[in-house]
Amino acid sequence: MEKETIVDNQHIKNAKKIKNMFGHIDYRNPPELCTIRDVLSLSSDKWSILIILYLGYFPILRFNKLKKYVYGISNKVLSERLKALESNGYVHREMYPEVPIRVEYSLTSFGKNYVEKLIELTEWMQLNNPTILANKEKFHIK
Amino acid sequence: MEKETIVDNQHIKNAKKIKNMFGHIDYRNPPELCTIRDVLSLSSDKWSILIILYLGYFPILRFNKLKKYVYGISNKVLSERLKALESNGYVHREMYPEVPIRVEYSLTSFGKNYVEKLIELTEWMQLNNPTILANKEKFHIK
DNA sequence: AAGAGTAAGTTACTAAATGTAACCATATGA
DNA sequence: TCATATGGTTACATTTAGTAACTTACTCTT
Repeated sequence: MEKETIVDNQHIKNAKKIKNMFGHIDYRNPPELCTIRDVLSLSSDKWSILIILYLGYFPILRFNKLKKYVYGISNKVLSERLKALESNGYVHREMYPEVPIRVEYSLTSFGKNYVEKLIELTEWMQLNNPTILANKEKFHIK
Repeated sequence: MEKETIVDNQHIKNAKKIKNMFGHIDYRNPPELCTIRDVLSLSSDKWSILIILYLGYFPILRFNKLKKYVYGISNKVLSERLKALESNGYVHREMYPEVPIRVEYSLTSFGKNYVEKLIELTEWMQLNNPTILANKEKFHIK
C-alpha cells in the first residue's frame, strides 16, 4: 500500500495548492474573489499565447512580421490582442514616427517571465503529444 | 556586462525551446504541422482549465456538483467541455445506470499529470497577480 | 393515480467573439 | 501617375459561446 500513500500524499499537496489558488473551494462565495479566473481570461483566446511565444523567440517584431508568424490571424484581431497584451503589461509597444511609420513590439520583463512558465507548460504538451493523439484516436475509432 | 550575458544566455535557451515546440520558426510552412497550436486549442477556452482544476481538487465529481463549483457555466457548455476533455484523454466518465442516472467524472492519470503542470502556471499567476493588477491600473488611469 | 422531484443532459434561440476584405494616411521610388 | 509600403481601422459576415426552457425515465408523496 506504499504506492497508494505516495499517490494520496501527492493529491493532498496538489489539493492544498489548488485551494490556495482559488482562495476558497466553496461555490457559495462569489467568483469575483477568484483571481485565477481573472488571470486565466488572458490566455483563454485563440491567439494570445502564440503571440507571446513568438515574441519570446524574436525579441522585437513589427506588426506585419508578427502577423506572418502568427499565421492565420487577421489585422483586426492581432491589433486587438496586442492592445490587450499591452494593457495587461505583457507587451511593450514602441512607435517611431518615421515614414512609413514603424512600430516595434517586444515583451516586457514581466512578459519574459511569463514566457518561461509558458514554455514549461507547452514543453510538457509537446512531450505528451503522442499520448494526446493516442487518446483522440481511441475515441474517434470507437 | 556580465548580467547582459546571463540574460542573453537565458534568451538563447528559451528561443531554442520555443523553436523546438513550433517545430520550425518559418511562416512559409503550414501551421497544420505545428503541434502546439493543436494542443493549445484545448486550453484556449474559458472553462476547461477551471474544470480540470476542480477535478484536481475533488477526485470524483458528478455533473451538477461540478457545475456548482465551476460557477457560471451552463449545462450545455459543461457538457460540451466534458466531452472534449474526455475525448482528449484528460477526463474519465463513469456512468451508473441507476435511477436517477449517476455519472461520475474524474481525471485520468494523464489528466492528473496535466494538473501538476497547470498548478505551476497558475501558482505563478497568483504570485504575480499584484503585478498584473498594477499593470492594468497603469493603463486605465493614463 | 396525479403531481412533484431528480440527474444528466438536449434543443432552439440569442449574444459575443472572430474573420474578411476593403479602406486610410503618408510617403517613396519607378 | 501609379504601384508599393506600414500599421492599422471600419463595416459587414460568419462562427462560436451562452441562456433558458425542455426532455427522459424513473421514484416518491399525497
